[in-house]
Amino acid sequence: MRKAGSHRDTTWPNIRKAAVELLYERGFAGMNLRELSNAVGLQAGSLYNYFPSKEGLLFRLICELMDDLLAELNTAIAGETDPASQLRKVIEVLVIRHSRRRKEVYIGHIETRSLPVEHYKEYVEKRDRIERLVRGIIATGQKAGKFKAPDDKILSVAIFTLLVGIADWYRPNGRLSVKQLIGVYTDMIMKLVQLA
Amino acid sequence: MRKAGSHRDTTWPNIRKAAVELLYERGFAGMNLRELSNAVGLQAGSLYNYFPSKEGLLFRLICELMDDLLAELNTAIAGETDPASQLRKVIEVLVIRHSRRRKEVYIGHIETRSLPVEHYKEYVEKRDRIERLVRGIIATGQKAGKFKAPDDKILSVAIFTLLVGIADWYRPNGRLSVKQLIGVYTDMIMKLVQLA
Amino acid sequence: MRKAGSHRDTTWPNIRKAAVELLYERGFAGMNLRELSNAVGLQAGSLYNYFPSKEGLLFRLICELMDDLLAELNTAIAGETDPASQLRKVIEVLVIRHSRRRKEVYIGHIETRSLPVEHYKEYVEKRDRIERLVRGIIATGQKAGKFKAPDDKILSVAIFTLLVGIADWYRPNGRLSVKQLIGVYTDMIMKLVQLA
Amino acid sequence: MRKAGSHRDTTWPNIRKAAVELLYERGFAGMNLRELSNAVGLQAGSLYNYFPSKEGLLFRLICELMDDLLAELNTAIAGETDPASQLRKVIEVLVIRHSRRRKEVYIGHIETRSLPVEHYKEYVEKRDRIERLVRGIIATGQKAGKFKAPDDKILSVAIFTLLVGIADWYRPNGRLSVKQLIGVYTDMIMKLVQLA
DNA sequence: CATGAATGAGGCTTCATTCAT
DNA sequence: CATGAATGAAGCCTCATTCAT
Repeated sequence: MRKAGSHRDTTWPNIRKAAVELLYERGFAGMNLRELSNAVGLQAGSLYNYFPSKEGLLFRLICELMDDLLAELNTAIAGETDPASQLRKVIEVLVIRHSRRRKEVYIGHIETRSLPVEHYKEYVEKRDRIERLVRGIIATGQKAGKFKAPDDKILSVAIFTLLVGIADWYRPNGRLSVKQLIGVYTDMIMKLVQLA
Repeated sequence: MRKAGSHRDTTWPNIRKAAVELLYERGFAGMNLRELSNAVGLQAGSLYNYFPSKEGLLFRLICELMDDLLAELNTAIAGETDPASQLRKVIEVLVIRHSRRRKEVYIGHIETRSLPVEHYKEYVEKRDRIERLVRGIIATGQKAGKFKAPDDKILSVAIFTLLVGIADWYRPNGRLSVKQLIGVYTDMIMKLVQLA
Repeated sequence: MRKAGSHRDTTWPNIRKAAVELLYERGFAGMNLRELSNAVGLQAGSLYNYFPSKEGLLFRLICELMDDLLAELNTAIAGETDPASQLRKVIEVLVIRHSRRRKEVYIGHIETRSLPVEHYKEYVEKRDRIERLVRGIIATGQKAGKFKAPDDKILSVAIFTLLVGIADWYRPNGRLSVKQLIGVYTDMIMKLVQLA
Repeated sequence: MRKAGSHRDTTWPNIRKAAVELLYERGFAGMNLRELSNAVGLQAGSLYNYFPSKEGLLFRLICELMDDLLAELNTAIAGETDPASQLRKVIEVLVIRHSRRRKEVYIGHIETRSLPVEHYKEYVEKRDRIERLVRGIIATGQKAGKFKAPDDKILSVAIFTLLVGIADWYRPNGRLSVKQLIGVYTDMIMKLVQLA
């Protein structure tokens, strides 16, 4: 018997959503496909119509997240030439992303270790492309004398740490709106790069 | 056949060390006790002379870490009365801890979710006691007009995030000594609390 | 590779049969699921498609036995109104059951202690319902002056003991047919209740 | 460190007692030596100063029980020549034994299957010696026209069943004293052998 | 596409037993 | 005699994955 409405168009997004939830709560090794299948209303075996393996599911999720992020960052800074404005745009994109898709970000941050070598390498490439983009902005800013960072490597790490940290504690419906969050984090980071 | 020289005094520290390594690399659900026992040169079952269950091992590790931290913080600020000096001391303690015992900190940060309810509650109590201590210092500083934080809750969260983040990327034998690290992080955080 | 023809309809009865055999021979704690799975031609893990746990298997077996018995007893005495005829019917049902399904009866008698509290309670309820039924018949007979038991509680216990005892020593293909057995036991018990 | 008072004279009886309790409650396969050692205040390993193996413990217990029984029976019927008086004596001995040492009797009845072949054979020999003794009395009585049993084999089985059954339900401090029990059972069995 | 029964590997844990101290 | 740490085997159970239907 086929469940009504269980077409690919509906099912995959359901799986995706439930998978993010489970991966976030239990981690990759700690989650299991039976629970996932229950959440979606399928039998465990049926999931294999949607991904090739448990690990393949994780990889797909992580890739999508990274690709989206790179695309968004590129779009965001496309119109800006000034490093400071670019940095502000970057902060904005990252704050939005880390609050809106916090669970995926968290997964991408931690479960990366669960990827087998080949897939891990692919991931690292994507991540490095993003880091290079941000470091580039900071470096440019420093050369132009617009930023005065104490230690530029630690600085960029700190910025990421700070932003990734949002995923740790942010709760939608919390005290602060995303807009306010952007404000606060922009202030903090701008202070860190000693602009102002 | 019993291994010569495998006394309790030697064995538990060995287990502890190997466990931290494995937990850090694979996560709680992803590690397995056979690997741990191999690393220590025991049969898997023998581990149960040292902890009551896999989860019990995790809990013990996390508890020790939190208890140590609280003790160190208390000792550190004991001699200081000024909030700013206290904050500096706190930063020092945390930087040292997050670099020296980074893997444990990382485990304590992430694998907390693997604790069953009762143990999780105990952990949260310990964690809250520490957070209250730090928030107290910041609050006192603000009342005394010594700190001017943008949003005091986010501020304390950000400080923790920043410091916990060290565990993410710090490598012993890296470019910076712990002393230098302390300097850099003290600067960053003091900037955040706007104590010129 | 999946075994041909191993459908649920075939597999569960096979498991049931083999389980009764093993439980009878080795006891609950003494049996093990690997042996069971071998007897059925499955992998050990596959058994869990048919019961939730080793103990769950035991419980299921015991429940089925008790439920069947109660049903049979009720059917048997349905047509009778006289306590003596009812008692005869009860003896007949019990003799048949204790000889035909002697191993299950034995298991139900002994391995009851292996049930965890909750399940044990459920079992006791079922057992009590049956005992009450038989005691009721005896009590009615005594009130009507048809039975003269020495001590009515011990009497009903003795009747059960006697009948349950069949499971201890009866062997199909033995010297006596089930019909003869019924005769012998009816005589003995009728003598016990002093119904010349 | 040696516990005060833990001399062989005290310790073995303690072990014996605790072992009977555990074997009765959990069965041979279901009990474990750690629990036994806890009950006695020893470490598990130390038990091996008192018996050669878990199974050896069981065997020893069962043997003692059977040997005692045979001795008691022989003593009891020694003075009697009449089959009826002998049967009465036997009943008395068995009722006493099955009520006073009911747990041991129960163990001897059930856990016999846990003995490896050689030991099992030894046990069967002892058991048969006892059964022969009782059957002998009945047979003599029948030949002398004093008993009229329906089927002499079933009869002797039934007598044992009945008596062994005491171990199932008898509780010291129960409604009936041992003396009363003897009376009731003597009546029942005498009725079965149709004497009087 | 979905199901449900199966595999096979492996994980946690228990436990009788040994033995140096 | 007792201890405590160790072995090694085995037991229950879970789980990703496959595949006939």
